[in-house]
Amino acid sequence: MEKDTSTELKIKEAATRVFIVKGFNGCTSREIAKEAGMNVALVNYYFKSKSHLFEIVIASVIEKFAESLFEVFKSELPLVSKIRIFIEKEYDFLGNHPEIPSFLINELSKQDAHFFQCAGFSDAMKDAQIEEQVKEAQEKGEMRKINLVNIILLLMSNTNFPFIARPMIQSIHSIDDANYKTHLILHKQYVIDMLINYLFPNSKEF
Amino acid sequence: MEKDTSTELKIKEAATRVFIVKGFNGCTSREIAKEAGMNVALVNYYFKSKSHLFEIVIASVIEKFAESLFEVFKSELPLVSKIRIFIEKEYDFLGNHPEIPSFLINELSKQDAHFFQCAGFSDAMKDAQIEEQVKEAQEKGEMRKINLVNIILLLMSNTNFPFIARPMIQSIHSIDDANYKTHLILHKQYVIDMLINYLFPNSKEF
DNA sequence: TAAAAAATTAAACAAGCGTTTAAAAATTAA
DNA sequence: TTAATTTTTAAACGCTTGTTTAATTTTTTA
Repeated sequence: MEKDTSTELKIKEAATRVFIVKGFNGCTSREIAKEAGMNVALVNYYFKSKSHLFEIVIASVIEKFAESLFEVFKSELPLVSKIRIFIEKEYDFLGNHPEIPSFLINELSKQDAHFFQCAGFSDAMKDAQIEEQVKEAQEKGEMRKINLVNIILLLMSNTNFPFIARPMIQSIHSIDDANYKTHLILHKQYVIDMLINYLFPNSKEF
Repeated sequence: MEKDTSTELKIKEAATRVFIVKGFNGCTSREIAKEAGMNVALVNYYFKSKSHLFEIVIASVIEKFAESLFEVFKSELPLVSKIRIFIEKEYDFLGNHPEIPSFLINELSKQDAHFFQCAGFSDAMKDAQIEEQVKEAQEKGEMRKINLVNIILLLMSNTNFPFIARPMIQSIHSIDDANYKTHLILHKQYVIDMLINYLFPNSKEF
């Protein structure tokens, strides 16, 4: 009986680290094993193949990412405050895990990736009842009447892109890591102001 | 003497197509040769290695992308109009080349990618004198006083992300290609309104 | 303690990789 | 036309890949 799962867990954690940074095609089974301090054969002993291990890793990353995304919507605050806090929390989360959005977007763009149904995302959104909250705020006239897809796009564009495109933007403007972080701190407030002003035209929040 | 470069060109074009969709690690030399209808050895006959071919391809993609980005800023319109037209042109360009931003961001994120200095970008920006135009508009009090880096981030976030994250967003909301395109058309106008209203608080453009 | 089961290892596997070779074919030069 | 040069080809190169094997060590069971 497998009571000691420490080896299995170490491999999964090592694989998560390596996959997120290098992608599925950018790393090898041996690299994952080495990162975990284990023998190569153990990767396929606990997870039957590299692909299978990858499916497990990406599912758990999606879950973690979605959970962080929509957690704040479960609270009892007014929607306008939730969105402000959402943006703040996203910048915090992405500051600590800046590679996750690129990783997910990359791997979900692969032709053969339609298996990962992003179930974690849809579930988290339904769980947080975001659609209902938006509809209510729009009917009350508090919120601009645009589709939920466009709202999510506005939120994710302005929170995720600055982390996704960081290497490119730094290269374009020839600025170093510290300098970019300074811009990011300012950017968070710009995004909050701009989005709340656009989504809640009559709001007195600021 | 190499007068007939049709083989060389076919290989470069095929490589561009394959690299953009699959990335450097996601494809093989044989795949590129097959796409071009050529023998594998010809890839290394005209371009000395897969890596070298890739460097040539990515440099020309950067140039094409940057050119499209900053073209409008060379005209004689007021800045607020340029930014509206920039967003419109970006949505057009990305509608035709939706894979380019993901490709560039991906490959420029690789650890060993610091060689591609994104020279094309910096040159195109200097050529268009964007920094000077922004400074002038800000001193006149027409434009909100925020750093150029943040302005570029706002523009690129809201134009590029909807194309970069398309597979993920479609998966989250369970919507098909046609449906997503409808949202994109609406989104373009939302983004124009939101950004111009934020960047030019006193503008009468709309 | 002794047998059974599980975990770990080193080694090998066929397949695919980027790249090179050396010969054949096509083109150019004279 | 004939020789020199360039282009194209099929085949092979060593190496790395994901995966499997069979033996060994460790742990569990009874």
